[in-house]
Amino acid sequence: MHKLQVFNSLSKAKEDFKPLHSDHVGMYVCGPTVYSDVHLGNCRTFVSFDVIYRYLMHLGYKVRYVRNITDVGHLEGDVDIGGEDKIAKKARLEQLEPMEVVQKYVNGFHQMMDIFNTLPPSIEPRATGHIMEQIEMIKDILDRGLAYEKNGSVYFNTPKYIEKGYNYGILSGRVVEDLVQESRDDLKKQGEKEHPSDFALWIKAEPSHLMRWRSPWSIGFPGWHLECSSMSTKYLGEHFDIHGGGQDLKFPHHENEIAQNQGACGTAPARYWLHANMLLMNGRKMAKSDGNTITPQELFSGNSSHISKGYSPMVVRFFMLQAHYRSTLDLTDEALQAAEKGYNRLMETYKILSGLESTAAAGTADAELTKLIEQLDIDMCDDFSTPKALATLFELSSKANAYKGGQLSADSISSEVLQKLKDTFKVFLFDVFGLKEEYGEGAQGSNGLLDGLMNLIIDIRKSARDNKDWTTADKIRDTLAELSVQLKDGKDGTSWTKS
RNA sequence: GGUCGGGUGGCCGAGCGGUUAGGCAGAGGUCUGCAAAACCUUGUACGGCGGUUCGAAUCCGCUCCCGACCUCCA
Repeated sequence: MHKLQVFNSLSKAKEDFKPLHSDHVGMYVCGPTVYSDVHLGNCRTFVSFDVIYRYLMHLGYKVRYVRNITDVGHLEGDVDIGGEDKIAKKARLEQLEPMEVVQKYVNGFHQMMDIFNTLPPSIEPRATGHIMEQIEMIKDILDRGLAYEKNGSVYFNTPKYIEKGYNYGILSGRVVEDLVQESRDDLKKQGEKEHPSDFALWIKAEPSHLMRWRSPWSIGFPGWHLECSSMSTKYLGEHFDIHGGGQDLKFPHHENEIAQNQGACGTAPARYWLHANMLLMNGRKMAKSDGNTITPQELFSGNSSHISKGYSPMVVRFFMLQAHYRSTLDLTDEALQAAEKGYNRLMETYKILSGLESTAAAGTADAELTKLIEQLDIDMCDDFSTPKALATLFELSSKANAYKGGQLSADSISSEVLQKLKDTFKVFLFDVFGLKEEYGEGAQGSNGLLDGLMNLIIDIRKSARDNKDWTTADKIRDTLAELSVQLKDGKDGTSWTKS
């Protein structure tokens, strides 16, 4: 097996991946704050980590994948400027219980994750289910003198943290002095905080605040960042292997998480920090404010001015895999169309492959094919380079097609290598990349009725064609086309796909 | 303003000192009743200006442009 290398945001370099406990891997990924529908960019991050999760398992690791749900504490703006809890705000606006808001968007999130065919995490803990743990962690931080209480709220003391020799900014490269000198007005409003870079661990609730818990300091709620520190510690230990999330969480979220863990446990939480990059649209950040945005639903239905047609979830997933997770990815209509064709082509090859046979004991192309097959793991071991692995898969695809088409002779591939090729396609396409068949013959979820009907129609058309009754044959073809069913006439008969 | 990251052919996207990335589109061809599909072959590139080097898309400097973060964000 090849050596897996991962890009560690802490060192800004690729490092050999060595898990703490031989074949077990602990991975924590920051999940969504459930106050609105999942953002498409969110989906990209979770798809990226889904592939990482899948590939780690493919390498034989037993992975405990923890991805949280943040359902309290995430404020709009800062505490000092009267930031309101995102969930509480939504609850107020929609006149719902906060937990109704949470449930609604958790359901939607799970549905979307399912649509994108991501595997569920091993544990999906919620912040509100871990208030006790968070309170305990605040106590530990206070005990170590790294936090202070002010009017019922508790703040992390960053100057003290630095004074004690810790490196605040270790992940983000942020320097506290620079933070102080920020020209931005918001940051100058210190409010209760003793220092602008301090952040809330516990926030005293206003009387009107709906989400509240009893604590030694006040009736209130935990600060954002804290839930991840305490839940990762609870389920993965004080020190674990991988921590992931979106690039934009580096600061302040992850930086503060590290400070909290160091402050409470005296150790850094994760050894490898992995960050997924942003999804752009037409070269710019997706933002509702200027209309440069698209929801997953709109993307699937085509109901958006940014795209010419709908793209299926697997096409979108494939599109995401064509870029490295650490690069920004630009969503454009053209790029999606290209992805759709590429995805279809790979799926087509998979089908073709399953029908190929070989009786040769040794083939002239065996060595080349074996090398390409091995290349897939080399690609993926290079910081989960799905674009490279996909390119290699396309090269294998060409070989398989050439073998079928006769450009590669019958004795070019041995039965053993052909079998290996079939297995490889299956494993990478479905297990590692997490793609699946969506429409057409043999797609998951088809009940056999559709396939049966289509076979009947194709059979009738074949008779017509055999009798040179082109009128009937073309009528069948054209009518189906209007229903978005495309017939594909090949040497070995006719197949179909729904687009 | 500060801190990072990036600018690759018509489009997307790998590459990180010398060797074809790959996909889509384009061109040519095979197949086909016609068409579509499929398959095969194939051209075009490294923002600009300097420098280091036998050799740079890859390293260094300057410059222009874009993006992210600094404030809720995946």
